[in-house]
Amino acid sequence: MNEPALATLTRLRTACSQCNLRELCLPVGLSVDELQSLDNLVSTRRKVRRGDSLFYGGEPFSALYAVRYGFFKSTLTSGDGREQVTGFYMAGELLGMDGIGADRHTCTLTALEDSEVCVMPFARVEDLSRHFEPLQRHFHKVLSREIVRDQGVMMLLGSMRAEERLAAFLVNLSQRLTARGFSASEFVLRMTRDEIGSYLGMKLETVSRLFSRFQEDGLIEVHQKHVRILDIAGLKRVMAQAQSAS
Amino acid sequence: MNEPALATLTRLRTACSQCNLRELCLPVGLSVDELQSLDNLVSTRRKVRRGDSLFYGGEPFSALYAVRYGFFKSTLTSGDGREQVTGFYMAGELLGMDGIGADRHTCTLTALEDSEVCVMPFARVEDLSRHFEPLQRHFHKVLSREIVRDQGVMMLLGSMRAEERLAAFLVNLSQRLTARGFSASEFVLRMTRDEIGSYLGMKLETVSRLFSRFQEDGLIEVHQKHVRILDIAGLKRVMAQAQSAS
DNA sequence: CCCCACCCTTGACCGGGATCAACCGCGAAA
DNA sequence: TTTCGCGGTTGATCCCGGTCAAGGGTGGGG
Repeated sequence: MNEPALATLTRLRTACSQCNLRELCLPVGLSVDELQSLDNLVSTRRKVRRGDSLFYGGEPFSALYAVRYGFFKSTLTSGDGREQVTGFYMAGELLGMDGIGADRHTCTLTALEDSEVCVMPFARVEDLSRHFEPLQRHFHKVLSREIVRDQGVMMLLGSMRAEERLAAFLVNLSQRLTARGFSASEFVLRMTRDEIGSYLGMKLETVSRLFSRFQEDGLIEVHQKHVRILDIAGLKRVMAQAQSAS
Repeated sequence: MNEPALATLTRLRTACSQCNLRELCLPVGLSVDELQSLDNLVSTRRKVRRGDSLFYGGEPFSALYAVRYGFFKSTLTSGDGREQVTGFYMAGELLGMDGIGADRHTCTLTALEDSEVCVMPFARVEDLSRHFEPLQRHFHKVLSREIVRDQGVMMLLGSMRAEERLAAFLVNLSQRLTARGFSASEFVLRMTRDEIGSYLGMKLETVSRLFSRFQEDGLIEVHQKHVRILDIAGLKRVMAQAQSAS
Protein backbone atom coordinates (compact mmCIF):
# COMPACT_ATOMS: atom_id res chain seq x y z
CA MET A 1 0.00 0.00 0.00
CA ASN A 2 2.93 2.33 0.36
CA GLU A 3 5.28 1.19 -2.33
CA PRO A 4 8.16 3.50 -3.16
CA ALA A 5 7.33 6.29 -5.56
CA LEU A 6 9.61 4.91 -8.26
CA ALA A 7 7.88 1.54 -8.23
CA THR A 8 4.50 3.21 -8.54
CA LEU A 9 5.74 5.16 -11.49
CA THR A 10 7.06 2.10 -13.27
CA ARG A 11 3.87 0.25 -12.59
CA LEU A 12 1.79 3.03 -14.05
CA ARG A 13 4.01 3.52 -17.03
CA THR A 14 3.85 -0.16 -17.91
CA ALA A 15 0.23 -0.67 -16.97
CA CYS A 16 -1.84 -2.54 -19.54
CA SER A 17 -4.85 -0.52 -18.47
CA GLN A 18 -3.12 2.63 -19.74
CA CYS A 19 -1.89 1.14 -22.98
CA ASN A 20 -3.35 2.11 -26.29
CA LEU A 21 -2.69 -1.35 -27.66
CA ARG A 22 -4.96 -3.07 -25.18
CA GLU A 23 -7.44 -3.83 -27.93
CA LEU A 24 -4.85 -5.80 -29.89
CA CYS A 25 -2.62 -7.31 -27.27
CA LEU A 26 -2.92 -9.85 -24.46
CA PRO A 27 -5.68 -8.00 -22.59
CA VAL A 28 -8.01 -7.94 -25.57
CA GLY A 29 -11.64 -8.32 -24.59
CA LEU A 30 -11.17 -7.54 -20.92
CA SER A 31 -13.26 -4.90 -19.21
CA VAL A 32 -11.62 -1.83 -17.68
CA ASP A 33 -11.99 -3.36 -14.21
CA GLU A 34 -10.49 -6.63 -15.29
CA LEU A 35 -7.66 -4.80 -16.97
CA GLN A 36 -6.41 -3.44 -13.70
CA SER A 37 -5.68 -6.97 -12.55
CA LEU A 38 -3.05 -7.04 -15.26
CA ASP A 39 -1.27 -3.90 -14.25
CA ASN A 40 1.78 -5.66 -12.97
CA LEU A 41 2.00 -8.21 -15.72
CA VAL A 42 4.64 -6.13 -17.44
CA SER A 43 7.86 -5.68 -15.48
CA THR A 44 9.65 -3.26 -17.80
CA ARG A 45 9.82 -2.15 -21.34
CA ARG A 46 12.76 -2.71 -23.59
CA LYS A 47 13.85 -0.89 -26.72
CA VAL A 48 15.49 -2.87 -29.50
CA ARG A 49 17.36 -1.09 -32.27
CA ARG A 50 16.91 -2.07 -35.89
CA GLY A 51 19.15 -5.05 -36.56
CA ASP A 52 19.50 -6.02 -32.90
CA SER A 53 17.97 -9.14 -31.44
CA LEU A 54 15.56 -9.41 -28.55
CA PHE A 55 16.75 -12.95 -27.87
CA TYR A 56 18.64 -15.68 -29.66
CA GLY A 57 17.89 -19.32 -30.32
CA GLY A 58 19.43 -21.37 -27.53
CA GLU A 59 19.18 -18.63 -24.92
CA PRO A 60 17.40 -19.47 -21.65
CA PHE A 61 13.75 -18.49 -21.61
CA SER A 62 12.38 -16.24 -18.91
CA ALA A 63 9.78 -13.89 -20.33
CA LEU A 64 7.25 -13.27 -23.03
CA TYR A 65 7.29 -10.01 -24.94
CA ALA A 66 4.53 -7.92 -26.43
CA VAL A 67 5.46 -5.63 -29.28
CA ARG A 68 4.60 -2.02 -28.45
CA TYR A 69 5.82 -0.57 -31.68
CA GLY A 70 8.18 -1.67 -34.40
CA PHE A 71 8.60 -4.81 -36.42
CA PHE A 72 10.33 -8.15 -35.84
CA LYS A 73 11.24 -11.27 -37.71
CA SER A 74 11.75 -14.65 -36.10
CA THR A 75 14.32 -17.00 -37.55
CA LEU A 76 15.23 -20.60 -36.96
CA THR A 77 18.73 -21.88 -37.69
CA SER A 78 19.10 -25.55 -38.51
CA GLY A 79 21.99 -27.72 -37.46
CA ASP A 80 23.80 -27.14 -40.73
CA GLY A 81 23.44 -23.38 -40.58
CA ARG A 82 20.49 -22.79 -42.88
CA GLU A 83 18.29 -19.97 -41.70
CA GLN A 84 14.52 -19.95 -42.08
CA VAL A 85 12.33 -16.95 -41.34
CA THR A 86 9.35 -18.33 -39.42
CA GLY A 87 7.32 -15.19 -38.91
CA PHE A 88 6.97 -11.44 -38.86
CA TYR A 89 5.54 -9.65 -35.85
CA MET A 90 4.06 -6.20 -35.39
CA ALA A 91 2.50 -4.08 -32.63
CA GLY A 92 0.30 -6.01 -30.21
CA GLU A 93 1.69 -9.42 -31.12
CA LEU A 94 3.31 -11.76 -28.62
CA LEU A 95 6.87 -13.02 -28.91
CA GLY A 96 8.76 -15.79 -27.20
CA MET A 97 6.16 -18.52 -26.84
CA ASP A 98 8.55 -20.97 -28.47
CA GLY A 99 10.68 -20.85 -25.32
CA ILE A 100 8.14 -22.24 -22.87
CA GLY A 101 8.46 -25.86 -23.93
CA ALA A 102 12.12 -26.36 -23.20
CA ASP A 103 12.88 -23.31 -21.00
CA ARG A 104 15.07 -22.18 -23.86
CA HIS A 105 14.30 -20.17 -26.95
CA THR A 106 14.43 -22.07 -30.21
CA CYS A 107 14.28 -19.08 -32.51
CA THR A 108 15.96 -15.72 -32.72
CA LEU A 109 13.92 -12.52 -32.73
CA THR A 110 15.41 -9.61 -34.59
CA ALA A 111 14.05 -6.09 -34.93
CA LEU A 112 13.62 -4.94 -38.54
CA GLU A 113 13.11 -1.36 -37.37
CA ASP A 114 13.65 0.44 -34.07
CA SER A 115 11.14 -1.20 -31.76
CA GLU A 116 9.95 -1.48 -28.20
CA VAL A 117 8.49 -4.44 -26.32
CA CYS A 118 6.79 -4.99 -22.98
CA VAL A 119 8.64 -7.57 -20.92
CA MET A 120 6.34 -10.02 -19.15
CA PRO A 121 8.27 -12.38 -16.87
CA PHE A 122 6.77 -15.77 -17.57
CA ALA A 123 6.46 -16.74 -13.92
CA ARG A 124 4.26 -13.68 -13.53
CA VAL A 125 2.14 -14.65 -16.53
CA GLU A 126 1.55 -18.08 -15.03
CA ASP A 127 0.84 -16.68 -11.57
CA LEU A 128 -1.67 -14.18 -12.82
CA SER A 129 -3.25 -16.83 -15.06
CA ARG A 130 -3.88 -19.04 -12.07
CA HIS A 131 -5.61 -16.30 -10.16
CA PHE A 132 -7.33 -14.50 -12.96
CA GLU A 133 -9.39 -16.71 -15.20
CA PRO A 134 -9.94 -14.29 -18.10
CA LEU A 135 -6.18 -13.93 -18.52
CA GLN A 136 -5.76 -17.68 -18.46
CA ARG A 137 -8.40 -18.15 -21.14
CA HIS A 138 -6.92 -15.47 -23.28
CA PHE A 139 -3.36 -16.63 -22.89
CA HIS A 140 -4.38 -20.10 -24.00
CA LYS A 141 -6.10 -18.60 -26.99
CA VAL A 142 -3.00 -16.69 -27.98
CA LEU A 143 -0.89 -19.85 -27.79
CA SER A 144 -3.45 -21.76 -29.80
CA ARG A 145 -3.65 -19.05 -32.44
CA GLU A 146 0.08 -19.22 -32.89
CA ILE A 147 -0.33 -22.93 -33.62
CA VAL A 148 -3.08 -22.19 -36.12
CA ARG A 149 -0.99 -19.48 -37.75
CA ASP A 150 1.92 -21.88 -38.13
CA GLN A 151 -0.37 -24.46 -39.69
CA GLY A 152 -1.49 -21.83 -42.15
CA VAL A 153 2.12 -21.31 -43.13
CA MET A 154 2.55 -25.07 -43.51
CA MET A 155 -0.37 -25.04 -45.94
CA LEU A 156 1.22 -22.13 -47.78
CA LEU A 157 4.59 -23.84 -48.07
CA GLY A 158 3.26 -27.31 -48.63
CA SER A 159 0.61 -26.82 -51.25
CA MET A 160 0.72 -23.44 -52.92
CA ARG A 161 2.63 -22.15 -55.93
CA ALA A 162 5.09 -19.28 -55.57
CA GLU A 163 2.70 -16.62 -56.88
CA GLU A 164 -0.10 -17.82 -54.61
CA ARG A 165 2.19 -17.67 -51.60
CA LEU A 166 3.30 -14.13 -52.32
CA ALA A 167 -0.28 -12.99 -52.90
CA ALA A 168 -1.33 -14.59 -49.61
CA PHE A 169 1.56 -12.85 -47.89
CA LEU A 170 0.53 -9.43 -49.19
CA VAL A 171 -3.12 -9.93 -48.31
CA ASN A 172 -2.16 -11.04 -44.81
CA LEU A 173 0.15 -8.06 -44.29
CA SER A 174 -2.51 -5.68 -45.51
CA GLN A 175 -5.09 -7.14 -43.13
CA ARG A 176 -2.82 -6.93 -40.13
CA LEU A 177 -1.85 -3.36 -40.92
CA THR A 178 -5.49 -2.40 -41.30
CA ALA A 179 -6.28 -3.86 -37.89
CA ARG A 180 -3.64 -1.48 -36.52
CA GLY A 181 -5.12 1.57 -38.14
CA PHE A 182 -2.64 1.81 -40.98
CA SER A 183 -3.58 2.09 -44.61
CA ALA A 184 -4.69 -1.22 -46.08
CA SER A 185 -3.43 -0.35 -49.51
CA GLU A 186 -0.14 1.45 -49.10
CA PHE A 187 2.75 0.45 -46.92
CA VAL A 188 6.49 0.10 -46.59
CA LEU A 189 7.91 -3.38 -46.36
CA ARG A 190 10.13 -3.68 -43.35
CA MET A 191 11.89 -6.80 -44.62
CA THR A 192 14.16 -7.53 -47.59
CA ARG A 193 13.28 -9.69 -50.60
CA ASP A 194 15.55 -12.33 -49.14
CA GLU A 195 13.61 -12.42 -45.87
CA ILE A 196 10.28 -12.60 -47.67
CA GLY A 197 11.70 -15.39 -49.81
CA SER A 198 12.94 -17.34 -46.82
CA TYR A 199 9.56 -17.03 -45.13
CA LEU A 200 7.73 -18.13 -48.27
CA GLY A 201 10.15 -20.85 -49.31
CA MET A 202 11.48 -19.25 -52.48
CA LYS A 203 14.55 -17.36 -53.64
CA LEU A 204 14.81 -13.59 -53.52
CA GLU A 205 14.96 -13.41 -57.32
CA THR A 206 11.61 -15.16 -57.51
CA VAL A 207 10.10 -12.70 -55.04
CA SER A 208 11.42 -9.81 -57.10
CA ARG A 209 10.14 -11.25 -60.37
CA LEU A 210 6.72 -11.91 -58.90
CA PHE A 211 6.47 -8.37 -57.58
CA SER A 212 7.22 -7.17 -61.10
CA ARG A 213 4.66 -9.54 -62.58
CA PHE A 214 1.98 -8.45 -60.11
CA GLN A 215 2.76 -4.89 -61.10
CA GLU A 216 2.45 -5.65 -64.82
CA ASP A 217 -0.87 -7.32 -64.05
CA GLY A 218 -2.10 -4.18 -62.33
CA LEU A 219 -2.46 -5.85 -58.94
CA ILE A 220 0.08 -3.74 -57.09
CA GLU A 221 2.56 -0.94 -57.52
CA VAL A 222 6.06 -1.63 -56.18
CA HIS A 223 8.99 0.67 -55.76
CA GLN A 224 11.65 -1.07 -53.76
CA LYS A 225 10.09 -1.37 -50.30
CA HIS A 226 7.08 0.80 -51.06
CA VAL A 227 4.02 -1.22 -51.98
CA ARG A 228 0.61 0.02 -53.00
CA ILE A 229 -2.13 -2.53 -53.38
CA LEU A 230 -4.33 -1.70 -56.35
CA ASP A 231 -6.54 -4.77 -56.56
CA ILE A 232 -6.93 -6.73 -53.35
CA ALA A 233 -9.67 -8.87 -54.85
CA GLY A 234 -7.31 -9.74 -57.68
CA LEU A 235 -4.64 -10.78 -55.19
CA LYS A 236 -7.15 -12.97 -53.40
CA ARG A 237 -8.00 -14.56 -56.72
CA VAL A 238 -4.33 -15.32 -57.33
CA MET A 239 -4.14 -16.86 -53.84
CA ALA A 240 -6.75 -19.47 -54.61
CA GLN A 241 -5.88 -20.66 -58.05
CA ALA A 242 -6.16 -24.26 -56.91
CA GLN A 243 -3.57 -26.05 -58.96
CA SER A 244 -1.08 -27.41 -56.56
CA ALA A 245 2.54 -26.97 -57.51
CA SER A 246 3.85 -29.60 -55.16
CA MET B 1 -16.94 -39.25 -0.63
CA ASN B 2 -19.84 -41.45 -1.56
CA GLU B 3 -20.14 -41.12 -5.28
CA PRO B 4 -22.19 -43.74 -7.11
CA ALA B 5 -20.33 -46.91 -7.88
CA LEU B 6 -20.53 -46.37 -11.62
CA ALA B 7 -18.88 -42.98 -11.36
CA THR B 8 -16.09 -44.43 -9.28
CA LEU B 9 -15.53 -47.07 -11.87
CA THR B 10 -15.35 -44.59 -14.72
CA ARG B 11 -13.01 -42.42 -12.76
CA LEU B 12 -10.68 -45.28 -12.05
CA ARG B 13 -10.79 -46.61 -15.56
CA THR B 14 -9.84 -43.24 -16.96
CA ALA B 15 -7.43 -42.24 -14.22
CA CYS B 16 -4.13 -40.88 -15.41
CA SER B 17 -2.49 -42.37 -12.34
CA GLN B 18 -3.36 -45.83 -13.64
CA CYS B 19 -2.33 -45.21 -17.22
CA ASN B 20 0.74 -46.80 -18.70
CA LEU B 21 1.26 -43.78 -20.93
CA ARG B 22 1.73 -41.38 -18.07
CA GLU B 23 5.42 -41.07 -18.89
CA LEU B 24 4.65 -39.77 -22.38
CA CYS B 25 1.40 -37.91 -22.00
CA LEU B 26 0.19 -34.78 -20.23
CA PRO B 27 1.17 -35.95 -16.75
CA VAL B 28 4.81 -36.51 -17.67
CA GLY B 29 7.16 -35.65 -14.86
CA LEU B 30 4.55 -35.63 -12.12
CA SER B 31 5.03 -37.63 -8.96
CA VAL B 32 2.58 -40.40 -8.04
CA ASP B 33 0.96 -38.10 -5.49
CA GLU B 34 0.62 -35.28 -7.96
CA LEU B 35 -0.79 -37.66 -10.51
CA GLN B 36 -3.84 -38.31 -8.40
CA SER B 37 -4.82 -34.68 -8.74
CA LEU B 38 -5.34 -35.42 -12.41
CA ASP B 39 -7.59 -38.37 -11.94
CA ASN B 40 -10.66 -36.60 -13.15
CA LEU B 41 -9.04 -34.78 -15.99
CA VAL B 42 -10.31 -37.40 -18.41
CA SER B 43 -14.08 -37.64 -18.68
CA THR B 44 -14.34 -40.64 -20.97
CA ARG B 45 -12.47 -42.53 -23.57
CA ARG B 46 -13.46 -42.72 -27.18
CA LYS B 47 -12.62 -45.26 -29.83
CA VAL B 48 -12.14 -44.09 -33.40
CA ARG B 49 -12.14 -46.58 -36.24
CA ARG B 50 -9.58 -46.40 -39.00
CA GLY B 51 -10.75 -43.82 -41.53
CA ASP B 52 -13.13 -42.10 -39.11
CA SER B 53 -12.54 -38.62 -37.79
CA LEU B 54 -12.28 -37.54 -34.19
CA PHE B 55 -13.37 -34.06 -35.19
CA TYR B 56 -13.63 -31.93 -38.30
CA GLY B 57 -12.38 -28.49 -39.18
CA GLY B 58 -15.11 -25.98 -38.41
CA GLU B 59 -16.65 -28.03 -35.61
CA PRO B 60 -17.08 -26.35 -32.21
CA PHE B 61 -14.24 -27.01 -29.81
CA SER B 62 -14.90 -28.49 -26.39
CA ALA B 63 -12.16 -30.90 -25.43
CA LEU B 64 -8.58 -31.92 -25.90
CA TYR B 65 -7.73 -35.52 -26.65
CA ALA B 66 -4.77 -37.68 -25.71
CA VAL B 67 -4.01 -40.62 -27.95
CA ARG B 68 -4.08 -43.86 -25.97
CA TYR B 69 -3.27 -46.08 -28.87
CA GLY B 70 -3.48 -45.83 -32.62
CA PHE B 71 -2.39 -43.26 -35.13
CA PHE B 72 -3.88 -40.01 -36.45
CA LYS B 73 -3.25 -37.47 -39.15
CA SER B 74 -4.37 -33.87 -38.97
CA THR B 75 -5.40 -32.10 -42.15
CA LEU B 76 -6.21 -28.55 -43.05
CA THR B 77 -8.49 -27.74 -45.97
CA SER B 78 -8.02 -24.40 -47.67
CA GLY B 79 -10.80 -22.25 -49.05
CA ASP B 80 -10.37 -23.68 -52.52
CA GLY B 81 -10.45 -27.27 -51.34
CA ARG B 82 -6.79 -28.16 -51.26
CA GLU B 83 -5.92 -30.46 -48.40
CA GLN B 84 -2.67 -30.29 -46.47
CA VAL B 85 -1.56 -32.86 -43.90
CA THR B 86 -0.20 -30.85 -40.98
CA GLY B 87 0.88 -33.62 -38.66
CA PHE B 88 0.87 -37.24 -37.57
CA TYR B 89 0.13 -38.20 -33.98
CA MET B 90 0.78 -41.32 -31.97
CA ALA B 91 0.24 -42.65 -28.45
CA GLY B 92 0.71 -40.07 -25.71
CA GLU B 93 0.39 -37.06 -28.01
CA LEU B 94 -2.21 -34.35 -27.56
CA LEU B 95 -4.81 -33.47 -30.17
CA GLY B 96 -7.14 -30.54 -30.60
CA MET B 97 -5.04 -27.62 -29.39
CA ASP B 98 -5.81 -25.78 -32.62
CA GLY B 99 -9.39 -25.33 -31.42
CA ILE B 100 -8.71 -23.24 -28.33
CA GLY B 101 -8.06 -20.00 -30.16
CA ALA B 102 -11.41 -19.62 -31.86
CA ASP B 103 -13.53 -22.15 -29.92
CA ARG B 104 -13.68 -24.04 -33.16
CA HIS B 105 -11.41 -26.64 -34.66
CA THR B 106 -9.44 -25.54 -37.68
CA CYS B 107 -8.19 -28.93 -38.71
CA THR B 108 -9.66 -32.39 -39.09
CA LEU B 109 -8.27 -35.34 -37.16
CA THR B 110 -8.57 -38.69 -38.82
CA ALA B 111 -7.56 -42.09 -37.49
CA LEU B 112 -5.16 -43.98 -39.76
CA GLU B 113 -5.71 -47.14 -37.75
CA ASP B 114 -8.21 -48.19 -35.11
CA SER B 115 -7.45 -45.91 -32.22
CA GLU B 116 -8.56 -44.73 -28.81
CA VAL B 117 -8.28 -41.33 -27.17
CA CYS B 118 -8.85 -39.91 -23.70
CA VAL B 119 -11.36 -37.08 -23.79
CA MET B 120 -10.37 -34.13 -21.60
CA PRO B 121 -13.08 -31.47 -21.51
CA PHE B 122 -11.22 -28.22 -21.95
CA ALA B 123 -13.03 -26.43 -19.14
CA ARG B 124 -11.73 -29.15 -16.85
CA VAL B 125 -8.18 -28.73 -18.16
CA GLU B 126 -8.33 -25.02 -17.42
CA ASP B 127 -9.90 -25.54 -14.01
CA LEU B 128 -7.34 -28.05 -12.93
CA SER B 129 -4.54 -25.89 -14.33
CA ARG B 130 -5.62 -23.03 -12.17
CA HIS B 131 -5.57 -25.10 -9.04
CA PHE B 132 -2.69 -27.34 -9.77
CA GLU B 133 0.47 -25.57 -10.80
CA PRO B 134 2.43 -28.54 -12.18
CA LEU B 135 -0.37 -29.25 -14.63
CA GLN B 136 -0.46 -25.63 -15.69
CA ARG B 137 3.28 -25.59 -16.33
CA HIS B 138 3.14 -28.79 -18.24
CA PHE B 139 0.15 -27.84 -20.31
CA HIS B 140 1.87 -24.64 -21.36
CA LYS B 141 4.92 -26.65 -22.30
CA VAL B 142 2.85 -28.95 -24.46
CA LEU B 143 1.28 -26.00 -26.29
CA SER B 144 4.67 -24.40 -26.77
CA ARG B 145 6.18 -27.63 -28.08
CA GLU B 146 3.47 -27.84 -30.67
CA ILE B 147 4.50 -24.36 -31.83
CA VAL B 148 8.13 -25.44 -31.98
CA ARG B 149 7.21 -28.60 -33.85
CA ASP B 150 5.29 -26.57 -36.42
CA GLN B 151 8.24 -24.24 -36.86
CA GLY B 152 10.40 -27.27 -37.51
CA VAL B 153 8.02 -28.28 -40.28
CA MET B 154 8.20 -24.75 -41.68
CA MET B 155 11.96 -25.11 -41.82
CA LEU B 156 11.56 -28.47 -43.54
CA LEU B 157 9.16 -27.15 -46.13
CA GLY B 158 10.82 -23.80 -46.59
CA SER B 159 14.45 -24.65 -46.94
CA MET B 160 15.09 -28.33 -47.52
CA ARG B 161 15.21 -30.42 -50.68
CA ALA B 162 12.83 -33.31 -51.18
CA GLU B 163 15.32 -36.01 -50.20
CA GLU B 164 16.33 -34.12 -47.08
CA ARG B 165 12.70 -33.74 -46.05
CA LEU B 166 11.96 -37.42 -46.45
CA ALA B 167 15.10 -38.38 -44.54
CA ALA B 168 14.13 -36.00 -41.73
CA PHE B 169 10.66 -37.52 -41.70
CA LEU B 170 11.99 -41.05 -41.32
CA VAL B 171 14.44 -40.08 -38.60
CA ASN B 172 11.69 -38.28 -36.71
CA LEU B 173 9.30 -41.24 -36.98
CA SER B 174 11.97 -43.62 -35.83
CA GLN B 175 12.76 -41.48 -32.80
CA ARG B 176 9.15 -41.16 -31.75
CA LEU B 177 8.58 -44.89 -32.13
CA THR B 178 11.66 -45.62 -30.07
CA ALA B 179 10.36 -43.37 -27.29
CA ARG B 180 7.27 -45.56 -27.26
CA GLY B 181 9.19 -48.78 -26.92
CA PHE B 182 8.84 -49.86 -30.54
CA SER B 183 11.72 -50.88 -32.73
CA ALA B 184 13.72 -47.93 -33.96
CA SER B 185 14.67 -49.64 -37.16
CA GLU B 186 11.65 -51.54 -38.34
CA PHE B 187 8.11 -50.28 -38.62
CA VAL B 188 4.93 -50.16 -40.62
CA LEU B 189 3.92 -46.83 -42.09
CA ARG B 190 0.38 -46.02 -41.14
CA MET B 191 -0.04 -43.41 -43.86
CA THR B 192 -0.06 -43.55 -47.66
CA ARG B 193 2.57 -42.08 -49.95
CA ASP B 194 0.08 -39.37 -50.78
CA GLU B 195 -0.27 -38.39 -47.12
CA ILE B 196 3.49 -38.37 -46.60
CA GLY B 197 3.81 -36.25 -49.73
CA SER B 198 1.21 -33.77 -48.59
CA TYR B 199 2.91 -33.44 -45.23
CA LEU B 200 6.32 -32.95 -46.83
CA GLY B 201 5.20 -30.74 -49.69
CA MET B 202 5.86 -33.13 -52.55
CA LYS B 203 3.93 -35.48 -54.83
CA LEU B 204 3.34 -39.13 -54.02
CA GLU B 205 5.45 -40.18 -57.02
CA THR B 206 8.38 -38.27 -55.59
CA VAL B 207 7.96 -39.97 -52.23
CA SER B 208 7.90 -43.35 -53.93
CA ARG B 209 10.97 -42.60 -56.06
CA LEU B 210 12.90 -41.35 -53.06
CA PHE B 211 12.06 -44.47 -51.07
CA SER B 212 13.43 -46.50 -53.97
CA ARG B 213 16.54 -44.35 -54.16
CA PHE B 214 17.18 -44.60 -50.41
CA GLN B 215 16.87 -48.35 -50.82
CA GLU B 216 19.36 -48.44 -53.70
CA ASP B 217 21.72 -46.40 -51.53
CA GLY B 218 21.46 -48.95 -48.75
CA LEU B 219 19.88 -46.53 -46.30
CA ILE B 220 16.60 -48.36 -45.89
CA GLU B 221 14.62 -51.36 -47.04
CA VAL B 222 11.07 -50.65 -48.22
CA HIS B 223 8.26 -52.97 -49.10
CA GLN B 224 5.06 -51.01 -49.50
CA LYS B 225 4.33 -49.83 -45.96
CA HIS B 226 7.05 -51.89 -44.30
CA VAL B 227 10.20 -49.93 -43.68
CA ARG B 228 13.45 -51.09 -42.17
CA ILE B 229 16.08 -48.50 -41.43
CA LEU B 230 19.53 -49.82 -42.24
CA ASP B 231 21.67 -46.72 -41.79
CA ILE B 232 20.22 -44.06 -39.54
CA ALA B 233 23.48 -42.11 -39.56
CA GLY B 234 23.31 -42.08 -43.35
CA LEU B 235 19.78 -40.70 -43.22
CA LYS B 236 20.91 -37.99 -40.86
CA ARG B 237 23.67 -37.16 -43.28
CA VAL B 238 21.14 -36.83 -46.10
CA MET B 239 19.03 -34.55 -43.87
CA ALA B 240 21.78 -32.00 -43.52
CA GLN B 241 23.23 -31.70 -46.96
CA ALA B 242 23.05 -27.93 -46.74
CA GLN B 243 22.31 -26.84 -50.25
CA SER B 244 18.96 -25.16 -50.17
CA ALA B 245 16.56 -26.07 -52.93
CA SER B 246 14.29 -23.09 -52.48
C1' DC C 1 -11.64 -67.20 -50.60
C1' DC C 2 -11.54 -64.24 -54.18
C1' DC C 3 -11.71 -59.99 -56.31
C1' DC C 4 -11.40 -55.33 -56.94
C1' DA C 5 -10.41 -50.92 -55.38
C1' DC C 6 -6.78 -48.68 -53.67
C1' DC C 7 -2.04 -48.02 -53.27
C1' DC C 8 2.50 -48.24 -55.03
C1' DT C 9 6.16 -48.24 -58.60
C1' DT C 10 8.45 -46.82 -62.65
C1' DG C 11 9.14 -44.41 -67.06
C1' DA C 12 9.03 -40.30 -70.21
C1' DC C 13 8.60 -35.67 -70.49
C1' DC C 14 7.93 -30.93 -69.02
C1' DG C 15 8.02 -26.62 -66.63
C1' DG C 16 8.37 -23.61 -62.44
C1' DG C 17 11.52 -21.83 -59.95
C1' DA C 18 16.61 -22.16 -58.74
C1' DT C 19 21.07 -20.70 -60.16
C1' DC C 20 24.49 -17.78 -62.14
C1' DA C 21 25.49 -13.37 -63.70
C1' DA C 22 25.35 -8.52 -64.78
C1' DC C 23 23.71 -4.19 -63.73
C1' DC C 24 21.06 -0.60 -61.41
C1' DG C 25 19.47 2.62 -57.66
C1' DC C 26 19.24 4.48 -53.38
C1' DG C 27 20.73 5.85 -48.92
C1' DA C 28 24.39 6.49 -45.60
C1' DA C 29 28.76 8.15 -44.51
C1' DA C 30 32.81 10.87 -45.44
C1' DT D 1 29.02 16.40 -53.18
C1' DT D 2 31.00 11.83 -54.22
C1' DT D 3 31.56 7.22 -53.17
C1' DC D 4 30.59 2.82 -51.50
C1' DG D 5 27.80 -1.05 -50.52
C1' DC D 6 23.68 -3.29 -49.93
C1' DG D 7 19.48 -4.46 -51.85
C1' DG D 8 16.74 -4.97 -55.89
C1' DT D 9 15.87 -6.06 -60.87
C1' DT D 10 16.30 -8.66 -64.93
C1' DG D 11 18.13 -12.05 -68.28
C1' DA D 12 19.89 -16.77 -69.65
C1' DT D 13 20.16 -21.31 -68.52
C1' DC D 14 19.51 -25.52 -65.85
C1' DC D 15 17.52 -29.12 -63.19
C1' DC D 16 14.53 -30.91 -59.45
C1' DG D 17 10.46 -32.43 -58.88
C1' DG D 18 5.77 -32.16 -60.99
C1' DT D 19 2.72 -34.24 -64.49
C1' DC D 20 0.90 -37.81 -67.27
C1' DA D 21 0.67 -42.52 -68.12
C1' DA D 22 0.85 -47.50 -67.66
C1' DG D 23 1.20 -51.50 -65.07
C1' DG D 24 1.69 -54.34 -60.74
C1' DG D 25 0.75 -55.81 -55.75
C1' DT D 26 -2.22 -56.57 -51.99
C1' DG D 27 -5.23 -56.59 -48.31
C1' DG D 28 -9.88 -55.89 -46.72
C1' DG D 29 -14.78 -56.54 -47.52
C1' DG D 30 -18.33 -59.21 -49.49
